[in-house]
Amino acid sequence: MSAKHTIRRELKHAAADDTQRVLERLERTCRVRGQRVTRQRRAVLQVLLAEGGALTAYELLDRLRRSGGRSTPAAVYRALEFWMDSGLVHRMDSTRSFVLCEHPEGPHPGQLLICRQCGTVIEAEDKAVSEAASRLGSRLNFTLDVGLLELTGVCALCCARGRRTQPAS
Amino acid sequence: MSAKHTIRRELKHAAADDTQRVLERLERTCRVRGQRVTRQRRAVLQVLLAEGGALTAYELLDRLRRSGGRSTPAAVYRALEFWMDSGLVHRMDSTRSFVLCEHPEGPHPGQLLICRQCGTVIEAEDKAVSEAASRLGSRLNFTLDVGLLELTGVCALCCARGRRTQPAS
DNA sequence: GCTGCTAATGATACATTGTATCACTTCGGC
DNA sequence: GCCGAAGTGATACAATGTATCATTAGCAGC
Ligand SMILES: [Zn+2]
Ligand SMILES: [Zn+2]
Ligand SMILES: [Zn+2]
Ligand SMILES: [Zn+2]
Repeated sequence: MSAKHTIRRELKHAAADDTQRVLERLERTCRVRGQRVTRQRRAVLQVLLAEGGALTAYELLDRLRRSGGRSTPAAVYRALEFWMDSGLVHRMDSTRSFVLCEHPEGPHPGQLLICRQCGTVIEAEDKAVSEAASRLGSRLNFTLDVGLLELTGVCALCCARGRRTQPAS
Repeated sequence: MSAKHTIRRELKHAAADDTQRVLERLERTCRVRGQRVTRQRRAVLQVLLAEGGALTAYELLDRLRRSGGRSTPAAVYRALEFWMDSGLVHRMDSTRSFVLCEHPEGPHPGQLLICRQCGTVIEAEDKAVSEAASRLGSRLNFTLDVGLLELTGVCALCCARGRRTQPAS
């Protein structure tokens, strides 16, 4: 509830909402938690909100610079680290890119389904998967971290597109 | 069976066996498949066999150079790509490192359990996990690739070590 | 054995991705 | 206003991965 829950609702409807207002509320919320939402951090989150999908650090940097900013790689990585620590952004190892969390309530198990054609990312929280993984861990005496599994594949849209041009593989 | 099955058995006992002989047999087996096992490729596989764990591309390059070779990054990556295509080596995105496959029978679903303390990697083929993932895929209309999931955590050994120095967290 | 084709290599340079350092600034609390 | 911690900017650098292209090695057919 409260702080984190508010953020979640903000993000969920960000695309359809006035981004500026959402960010202002985010800022207030984070300050309550004792965190500072600075210009750099706000800018980075803003770009990710506007993009609506995953971006690599340097794509993000490009966007920032094209909007008149004078960011540097270090600044971008610092802001991303901040939002990751806050649980609002995930990093995908397989694509070296960053994406807004769809369930930003701190560290959580889950899965990221990544389309290797169009880059779309869907975040899921499938109990069956995380429990199977955790059981595997205990079977092999491994204390697994709570983490996001990255599953790659082809999304429904791309799959349909592919089928039209190359039917019945 | 046959070719691939032979390779698997070779690898399984490589550490306890004479590495040179294993590699010679591997070479014969690959040639039957129409693949060339060249000096570079053999060297890379040899380093991974000797190491017995995961190595980054540049760690591998170091080992090769220290053994008198004059390898380059490109050569190492080419050899690694070859072995990955052959299914004998996996790349771990989360650590940017490469490790011998323990079940080298072509592409296979499975899981890599990676200890973030000591780097140990265990390869598992847990049906429950892969099936749960695949069910999640179909539920979300995602055609998932057959791939290895990377699970990070702390292995039994490191866990025990940690507990001695920092009991009852 | 030669010839000629293809795969692989070596060498070089470059591209991408991520960090370290340190002087300086900003912000919140007193 | 002053202080200390957190954040920034600038610069340089480290780590990871590719492109290119001339040369060489392996193999097939003669
Ligand atoms: Zn999330
Ligand atoms: Zn897609
Ligand atoms: Zn494997
Ligand atoms: Zn360990």
